[in-house]
Amino acid sequence: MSTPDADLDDVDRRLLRRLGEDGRASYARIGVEVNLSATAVKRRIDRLRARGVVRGFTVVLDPRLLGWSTEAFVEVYCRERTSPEEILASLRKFPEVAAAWTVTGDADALVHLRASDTRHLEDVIERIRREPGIQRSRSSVVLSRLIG
Amino acid sequence: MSTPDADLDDVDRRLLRRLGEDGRASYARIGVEVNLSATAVKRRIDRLRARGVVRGFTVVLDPRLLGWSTEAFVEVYCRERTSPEEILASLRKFPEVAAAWTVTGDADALVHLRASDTRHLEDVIERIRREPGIQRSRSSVVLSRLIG
DNA sequence: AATGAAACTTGACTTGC
DNA sequence: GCAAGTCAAGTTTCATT
Repeated sequence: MSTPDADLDDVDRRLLRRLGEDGRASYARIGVEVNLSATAVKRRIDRLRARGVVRGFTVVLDPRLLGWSTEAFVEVYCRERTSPEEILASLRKFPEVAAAWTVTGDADALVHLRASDTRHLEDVIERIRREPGIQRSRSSVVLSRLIG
Repeated sequence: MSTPDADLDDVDRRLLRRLGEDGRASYARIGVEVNLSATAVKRRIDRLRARGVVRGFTVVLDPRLLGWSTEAFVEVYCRERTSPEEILASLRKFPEVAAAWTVTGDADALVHLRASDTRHLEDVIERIRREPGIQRSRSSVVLSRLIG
């Protein structure tokens, strides 16, 4: 088990902040901003990746412009011995997955989906159910957003 | 208020899915997977960015290592004839409610809670349960955030 | 920390629908 | 005109020293 903030030094933090702003920034450019050579920046990021602090990189989409206004929460039940990493690997494939958590209780994971309409939603849920390691699911379609 | 998938074609969608998996994937590599030249891929991404569909790129960090608070999802079951407005009025009182939705299915609402620790979480859930109009609840504590 | 080869990015120009 | 392809110059990545 890792302790919060592990051994991130100040350079790591500045570097991660920069990557948070632009996940595609080149190592060279980041290096200029944190006073490090591009090579040193790459080594640090590789190390953060290996330590699990950095899980990966992704694109930030505007859900409204995608027209995906139909939402649902899906409780996912996995087969025995399905690790969170495997669940993540399965869910990553779907751009409709807006968020996902592993949880305590009956289900193993809770998935927040965004789709264009109920047809699209149904389709995604079908495809998620067919992922290896995933046994069944239980869905709740969002009627309205109250808070948040 | 229907915003159908704007003018995203199938190539755009595959391209965005790929970027979702790896926001630092090179244009060349994406191109191989969607059968386009690297230049064409870049032009599409630039266009999606200009249209606001793509907001940017970011690094995905492990929340455990960043000192995030304890979270839970609570399904709330109401008494008959409890309106969404009444549910909202009840939930509004709690600053621990990060988000809330009315949903289809067994439960009436789904509530996303953020607390400092499990003790705090327990306390909030207790207080929500005592709200008039709310009958019972079913909680899942978040173990880890996978996506989002 | 520096080098160099391979890969990537990016703009200008060309082709084809 | 619009979107894709080709080419070439300039950068960046990455293994090695």
